Amino acid sequence: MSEETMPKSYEAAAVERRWYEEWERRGYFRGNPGSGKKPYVIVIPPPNVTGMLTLGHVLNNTLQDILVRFEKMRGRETCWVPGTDHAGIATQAKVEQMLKERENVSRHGLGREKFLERVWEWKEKYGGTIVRQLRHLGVACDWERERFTLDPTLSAAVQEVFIRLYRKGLIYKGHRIINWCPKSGTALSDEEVIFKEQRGKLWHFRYPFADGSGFVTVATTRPETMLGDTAVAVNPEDARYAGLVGKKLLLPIVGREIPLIADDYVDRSFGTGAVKVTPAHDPNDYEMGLRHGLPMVNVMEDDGSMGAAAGAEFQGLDRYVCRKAVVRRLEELGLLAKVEEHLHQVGFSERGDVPVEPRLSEQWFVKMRPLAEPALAAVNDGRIRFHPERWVKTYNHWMANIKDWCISRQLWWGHRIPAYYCQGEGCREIVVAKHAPAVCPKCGGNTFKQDEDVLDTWFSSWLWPFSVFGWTGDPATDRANPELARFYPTHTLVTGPDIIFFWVARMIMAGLEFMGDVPFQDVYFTSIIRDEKGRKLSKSLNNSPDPLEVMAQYGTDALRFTIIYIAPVGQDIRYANEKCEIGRNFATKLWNVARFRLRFGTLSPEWRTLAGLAAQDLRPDDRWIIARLDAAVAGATAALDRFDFHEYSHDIYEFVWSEFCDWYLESAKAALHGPDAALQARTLRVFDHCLGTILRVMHPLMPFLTEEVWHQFGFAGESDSIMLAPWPEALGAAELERLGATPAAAALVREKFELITAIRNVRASYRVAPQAKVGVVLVPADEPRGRFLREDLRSFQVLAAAEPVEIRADYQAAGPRAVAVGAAGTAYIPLAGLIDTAGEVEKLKKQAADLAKYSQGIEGKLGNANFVARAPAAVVEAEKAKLAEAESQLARVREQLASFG
RNA sequence: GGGCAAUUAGCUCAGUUGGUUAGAGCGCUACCUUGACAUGGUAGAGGUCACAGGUUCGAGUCCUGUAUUGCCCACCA
Repeated sequence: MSEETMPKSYEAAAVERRWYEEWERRGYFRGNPGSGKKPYVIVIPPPNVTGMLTLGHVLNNTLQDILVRFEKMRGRETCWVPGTDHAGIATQAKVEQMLKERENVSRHGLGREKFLERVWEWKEKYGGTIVRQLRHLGVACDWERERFTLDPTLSAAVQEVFIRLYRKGLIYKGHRIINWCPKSGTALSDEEVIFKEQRGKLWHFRYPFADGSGFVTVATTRPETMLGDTAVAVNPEDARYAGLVGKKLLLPIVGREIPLIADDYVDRSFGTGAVKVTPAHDPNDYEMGLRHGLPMVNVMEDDGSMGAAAGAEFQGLDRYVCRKAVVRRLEELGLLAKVEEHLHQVGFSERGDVPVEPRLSEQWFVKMRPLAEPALAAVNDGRIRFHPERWVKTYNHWMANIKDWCISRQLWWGHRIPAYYCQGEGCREIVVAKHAPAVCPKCGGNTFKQDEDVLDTWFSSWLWPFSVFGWTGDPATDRANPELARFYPTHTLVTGPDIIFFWVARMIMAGLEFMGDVPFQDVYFTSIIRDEKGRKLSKSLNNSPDPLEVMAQYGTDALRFTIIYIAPVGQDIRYANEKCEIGRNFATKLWNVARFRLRFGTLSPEWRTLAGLAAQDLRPDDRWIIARLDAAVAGATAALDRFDFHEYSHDIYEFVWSEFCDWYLESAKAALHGPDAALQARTLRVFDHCLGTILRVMHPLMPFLTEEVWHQFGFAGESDSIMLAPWPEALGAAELERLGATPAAAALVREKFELITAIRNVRASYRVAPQAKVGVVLVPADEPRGRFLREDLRSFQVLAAAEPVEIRADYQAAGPRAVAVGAAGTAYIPLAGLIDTAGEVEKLKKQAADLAKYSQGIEGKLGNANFVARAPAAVVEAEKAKLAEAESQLARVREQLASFG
């Protein structure tokens, strides 16, 4: 391809599809446990199988892809395991809704088996959406290892873990107050409850004493639960109720006699100081119920409607309808004392988005404390590192206060609990095993019924880092499994901080418990993406862009680059589609570097290294870009090593645009357009070396564009790929010295560029047309700078559009002229007939004032005996050097002022 | 009620263990379609680093407090 056939801007769509298929076809994504190379492994946070790609996924997976591609180029055996999560509630709800809409059947109408068949059908048909979408993002996932949490091997792992924990006494079945979601009809874990502030009411009711001696007034936010009250409690030290404790009250409407009890839990200062006690519907009341041996009356059904225990009058009513009815009845009875507005936190079901009902229920639990302790240690002794580190505190706090985990769900879609109940007459034996036993060990019966419930989805997710590699729990089998041996522990986990409790903490526990080792070494917590106004992205606000549309509009690499580039360090991201212009423009910029390069023929054969080139072969600007390139490579590598993706993207952007394109490429034109073929060849070699390095350093971030350009130039043979190219290494001080690319040499070039900018400023202020050449007389600041400026005068001429340029140490200015004074020297621009002498004087005066102020500041510092005595010598020396430089420049500015008279 | 963040240019954000005259992108101003790129170039304007104290030779950076905003956790009915 030539410059003529290369379009002016990068056309992403075709390139992306072609390269992704090619990479996958060539097996570049495959992780081979037998390669002998040091592995680098990531397991994807499995998205819900029902999911669609969101910007959150884009960020999360781009980060993982950067790490995998980076480590692959560094020679590691990379393996990134993708997959999806069966997402119990979400998936079941989705299919139920579909069946309702299309066929008007409920899951109960179909029956368990038929319903599950339909869910699987649905999963096969639509479940692959997010996986297909992820490919568009260019991710280097090993698709041959794609896993699903309900795959047979993963399900076997779940069973194995359940059985083991049960035998160890860490899983038990018990009656507890749990969070009930009336919408999905299942228990939830504490983590699945989201508290939202709600404007509610606080009702004050009078409960009469059974002996007719007056009332106790109680306050409640949930009147409907009074139907299940079995006591009223006051604080034992509350003088208002002294002597009344132990008396009986008559529960209104219901007519049940309930005791007035004393319990420390009650806060005297809240409400009336008397609390109605409903042990079956409130966790605190439940505790009190246990302490005082109270009956527990459950007045609600699974769907949140009132049950038989609520009484005939209310049975069948929805809980909120019942609330109104109860209030009305109490009002009629003259027992409603007061109604207050009340702001309080109400727990909502994460998935169902309805208020959860705390409810007494028999469920399966995991005893977490014993699992938490080693997991807490692993993070605090540094075996696992969090980035940013501050999340350790959040983790520690949760782990220190961990509660038992309710793992049973009253759903059908999921891993069915491997517990079997003996159906023998009067026998209550429970057998936890992979299969029902032939004979009951207790009664000898042979009929068993499996538990109807399934497990929390996270009960499979927490095993993900080893279940994906085929863990069985059988030591011999697992030892013989090379994947488990080579790929566990994994290395980096990239996920959102919102699932520290759901997932990260539990994976650490499971890894330590079942593998005897941490599941990963580093955890990188991503930012949360918000819209421009800082609002969370959500369907209801309609502020959630479709990444596929964005990719189609701007290009995948543009989206990838942009989202990393704009992500602040450890903070939320404010995203808007238009920001993708940053990435698109950058892609175009790089594309046009390639077009420029194509004007000068094919790739230099020796582009890979600078070996054989010596300092004297190179122009000063070559030496400068080599030094800058080296710093950029070192910076990018270090940034990725510490997961500083922000710095990585900004370093590359800055280097490519502001240094390589703005200065070096323009400077190279001076050599490339000239008649000296040897000079041209040397310059192209440096140029190609830079380009080849830039492409490789950028590849993890912009895989498609870099691969395309890599091939257009023949950086790789026909069958090769930038994915297999080695990550560039910094040259090191000795090699830089040899090439003359030292900091001192680079500083001289920078000074030159600064002087050129000053000259351009003069040109702009006098409205000199960009193409117009102006003559310049250059008086170097000193002899060494004079020699340096003479070294490559052509570059100066081209960059400043100055011709002729005379370098004269002895020049005495006279007559009207514009002046630019810089560290490198003083530039005189005659500009006959245009000069505004007053303006020049004004400009110089301002410059003199600035320099004087600057010098004074430094002099003040150096005049301070404490500074000289206490500051490090290097700092003092640097200040002295700065002062000398400023004073020399100031002297030259004053000289100019004087000569202007 | 606890905890964690944040507060730097009009906007969104950088700013390594305290040490150049505090930077970038977008936006803004002027000029420019010059043979890589107008998805561009050149030059420029724009900030008492939230506030008040303190430590230090030296503070955007460390400490204390205050204010504002956001998030997480928490059994006050």
